[in-house]
Amino acid sequence: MIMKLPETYYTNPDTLFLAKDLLGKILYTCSGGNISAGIIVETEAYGGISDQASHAYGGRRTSRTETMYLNGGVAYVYLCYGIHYLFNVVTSVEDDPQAVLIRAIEPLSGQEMMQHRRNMPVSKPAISSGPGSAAKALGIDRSLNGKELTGDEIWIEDHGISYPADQVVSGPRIGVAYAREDALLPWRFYVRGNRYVSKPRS
DNA sequence: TCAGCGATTAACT
DNA sequence: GTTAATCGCTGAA
Repeated sequence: MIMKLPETYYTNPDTLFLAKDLLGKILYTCSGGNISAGIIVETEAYGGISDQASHAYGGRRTSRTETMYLNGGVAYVYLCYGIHYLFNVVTSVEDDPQAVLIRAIEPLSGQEMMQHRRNMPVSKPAISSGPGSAAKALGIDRSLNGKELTGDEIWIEDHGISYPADQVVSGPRIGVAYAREDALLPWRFYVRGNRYVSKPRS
């Protein structure tokens, strides 16, 4: 069963459930007439104003974080370290700034586009392992920030893929040591054994 | 107005 | 194992 996920899927306030449920879903982008797609194999949840790791912690509201306060079902694209674009799916309802970071995808179609964008062979797992790499492989940039995920530039489909419970692993989030105790929350989800999942260290 | 740093990656030694 | 790349947000002056 193949279908584009509807807006009501994203407005679910249970971001942890969505972060886990998005594993196995297919992320599509269409830029300049070229379609590319990948299976989501790694995510992280960012939950609202009480999450110290979130840009919206404490109710911070700026031109950058404004996107996260929108109603669920839009893309939040943010430039990190001045080099890498990170792609998030905004969840929950308006004024509740929750999001799911897409950390890794498994290339499904448009591999030639990905090779061109990443300048490396699609045979290398590094082509879409890690949030910056996955976004670049799919051609995601800031022009997609705030776009509806129900539109025709970027969207997510359900192809009926689901992983058995013992293949879905949760653990602490990566790269958020500054978040003190919240850095220990097991809000990262990934598919065990998938070669595109980023490794904590390598 | 401006210095400091980040939800990172790849190319070095 | 270490470090450069590089830009917009944050918070203090």
